[in-house]
Amino acid sequence: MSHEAQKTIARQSLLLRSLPEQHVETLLSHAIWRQYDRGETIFLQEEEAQAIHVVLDGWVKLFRMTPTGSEAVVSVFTRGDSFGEAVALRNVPYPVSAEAVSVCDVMHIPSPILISLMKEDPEIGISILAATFTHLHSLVAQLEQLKAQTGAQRVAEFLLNLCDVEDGECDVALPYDKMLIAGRLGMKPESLSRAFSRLKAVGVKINRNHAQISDISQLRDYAESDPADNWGR
Amino acid sequence: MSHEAQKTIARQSLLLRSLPEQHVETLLSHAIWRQYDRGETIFLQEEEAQAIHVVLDGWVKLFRMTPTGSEAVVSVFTRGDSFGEAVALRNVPYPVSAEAVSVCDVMHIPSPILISLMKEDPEIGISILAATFTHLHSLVAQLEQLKAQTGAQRVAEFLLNLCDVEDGECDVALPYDKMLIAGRLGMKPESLSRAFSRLKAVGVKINRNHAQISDISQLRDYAESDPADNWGR
DNA sequence: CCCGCAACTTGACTATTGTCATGTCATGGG
DNA sequence: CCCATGACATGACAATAGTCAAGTTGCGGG
Repeated sequence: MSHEAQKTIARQSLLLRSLPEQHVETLLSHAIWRQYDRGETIFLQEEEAQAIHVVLDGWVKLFRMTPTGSEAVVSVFTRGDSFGEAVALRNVPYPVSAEAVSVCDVMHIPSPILISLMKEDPEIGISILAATFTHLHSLVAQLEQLKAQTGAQRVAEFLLNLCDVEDGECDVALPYDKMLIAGRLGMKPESLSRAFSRLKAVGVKINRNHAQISDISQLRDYAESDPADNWGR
Repeated sequence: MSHEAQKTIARQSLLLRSLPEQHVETLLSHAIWRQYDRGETIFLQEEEAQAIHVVLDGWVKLFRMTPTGSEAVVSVFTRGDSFGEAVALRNVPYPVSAEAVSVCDVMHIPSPILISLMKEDPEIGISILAATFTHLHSLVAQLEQLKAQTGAQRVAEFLLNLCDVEDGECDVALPYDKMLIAGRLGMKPESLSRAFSRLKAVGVKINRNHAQISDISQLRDYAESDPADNWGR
């Protein structure tokens, strides 16, 4: 992925999308750009937060180590998502660890840069704040709407988000373990399996960690249709 | 409810809870305090936003009028919730109308006051922003956890939030239509009915819009228990 | 006072999902 | 090369919650 394409993604992130051009440039010019390998650690629990992170490509998971030694995944982020804002703005230690699940590009905005920019021009704070409240309310709405969709539909949307193209057919690699996907979509691995089998009917073939979509429009129709309409299957 | 008690609630709201004392005082001294009757309009769709609203007591609903003339409830807010932040910070017209569902106390913080305070001291923006991101992530976590609770458990938590006391027995009035409660808890009215019948087993009696809880601790235990543990009912 | 409407309850049925158990398959260690 | 392990698929079953339909109740208008 080109640096320019990465910048485009970065501009769409919650943090930057409402900022005036000149400030976006300032932040981008101070940002640190890094690629991580699969499994590489981005930061560890208890480390002091010094930056806000924006995922440009690939997948990142936040997790905690449980007393028994197994890990509990807190959340999974992907292209365009930012994380660590609250912690960075407050200069406190991370409550979780972050690791690259796939190869991924992450942009780090040093928090001192953002904070000094905000102190210099309070408008920045106001516009980020307004964008955040909007995001917060849309999130609530989305999550309420999630209950109106079946598991298979959520999986369909997940697949659509993985595709870059708008139409026709598309092959995508599932970026990580199906168990992790299931967690992200709020279902058990078994239910994910069943959701995949259902999607066969709308032209989706799953082979290992690879999905083949024969017709994106058809899949989109399915994802957005009223569950009731699909009952007469 | 005394004015002092109202101030305590206001201080706990998302907007104020992270602010330094002096700024909270400034905002509180400029705030407008009003009581609304059941059914009274707080603001109308298309009106220009001039304040951020904090519910101190009672219930407020946001809704849109559909083309057919019926109303679609967007969300319901209660004690400690604030709304209209994004709209007020951007000075754009309201996309929804707000109405008091029960008698309620609402504090209005004029947005020009907050904005000028933020311009004067950018730290304010930073601390509100940090609090907002924290809230945003906890919301996501909460909503994911919702899927781990049955409808009856969500209703139990809803009732517990209505009680002021910590222990023993308690009578509360249901603040509004059961249809509205069902919407707020993400279930159909029928499911709410059935959830209420289940709660009979843990000492809850429903009569009209009035709930009688015989033992709050028992209800809390039920709400927080693992659904699997209640299967052997 | 009665009627009708709307909210609410209840019952029957169905779809979805979680749980448990089992089976398959690929991978890596011995 | 074989087998143990873990990821994944699948079937059987149970529980939850949505849908549809039919009743019940309370309230306001006529």
